[in-house]
Amino acid sequence: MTTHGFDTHDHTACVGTAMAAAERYCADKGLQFTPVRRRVLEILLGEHRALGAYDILPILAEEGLGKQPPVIYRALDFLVSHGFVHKIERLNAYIACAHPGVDHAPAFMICRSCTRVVETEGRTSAGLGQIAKDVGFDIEATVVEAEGLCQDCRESAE
Amino acid sequence: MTTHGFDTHDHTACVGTAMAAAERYCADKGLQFTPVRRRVLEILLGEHRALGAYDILPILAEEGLGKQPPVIYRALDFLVSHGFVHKIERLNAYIACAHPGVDHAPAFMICRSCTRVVETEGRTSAGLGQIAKDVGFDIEATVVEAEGLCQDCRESAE
DNA sequence: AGATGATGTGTTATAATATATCAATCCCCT
DNA sequence: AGGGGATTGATATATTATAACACATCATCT
Repeated sequence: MTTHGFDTHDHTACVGTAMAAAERYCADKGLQFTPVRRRVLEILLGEHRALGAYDILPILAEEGLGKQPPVIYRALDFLVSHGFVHKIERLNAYIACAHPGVDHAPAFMICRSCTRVVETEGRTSAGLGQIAKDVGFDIEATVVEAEGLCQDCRESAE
Repeated sequence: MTTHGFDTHDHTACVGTAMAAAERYCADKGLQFTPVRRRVLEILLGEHRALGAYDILPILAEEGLGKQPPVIYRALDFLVSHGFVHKIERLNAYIACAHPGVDHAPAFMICRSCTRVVETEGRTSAGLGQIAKDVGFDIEATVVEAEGLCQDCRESAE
């Protein structure tokens, strides 16, 4: 299985594929996919949750990859600016992109109970684009996040 | 004029109307529209920009309404939870609601140059709702924000 | 009036998130 | 080999937000 929803899938493959894609992208563009950047992406791919910068930092510290905040923020900046990682503004946290390489305006569903996050693809906010056009606003970036309960958590809460 | 776009309008009236609406809503619901809460809403209505909590706090301090962070965060919590104010997650800042009293899932356009923020109404992210339904996700709150350049700023940048 | 509970405020302290700055190093290109 | 840009190391600090507890106010019940 390869879906990225609130369900199971072949996770090892999903991590490997995404790492390979990032690797190739960086090689093509002449970007440095350094150990810190690589490891941060790997850590984020290992979860389908958003992690805070300060959740990741101690892992890096253990591995001798840096222990000061700038280390993780610089790596995250790189990964976000190249689309490998998205920031979940609602949570001040970061999550690996589920559709790497594809140009997209992502939207997220965040379960407040199990903290899993699903990235959806496609034009989820076309209406906003139309309004922007009407008022002459030029959209450069969008944040679309929905918070709520996933099916599993809703059922187990009954 | 009474629009809330990137244009001019009768601002005094717009503040007065919104304050009166909040007043009435609180009276109806038996909520305490205390001096701090009232003043914070008034300050936010005075701008069509999002203000940070620490932009507002010194104003309260000058007026003897409290000088510690909890004062402003408590007021903002109240105003946000009753829909008088929205938080702009992208900016960690707060803005007065442009459509008080109306049940809505707001969306915002944030000009990164002049920092003005426009709240749009209507179903800007219906697509997200459909996807949520498909995967059994129950949406409780949404964040929809677009960052970019408003028409004025785009023109003056030429 | 006095007891009680719910709500809001005052205050201290601290947590959580993020950036500025500057020096040192690495990497690629010529 | 040397120059220039990108990356990292390290210190310090800025910014945003909350925990915890004492006190005040007000409505209600008795």
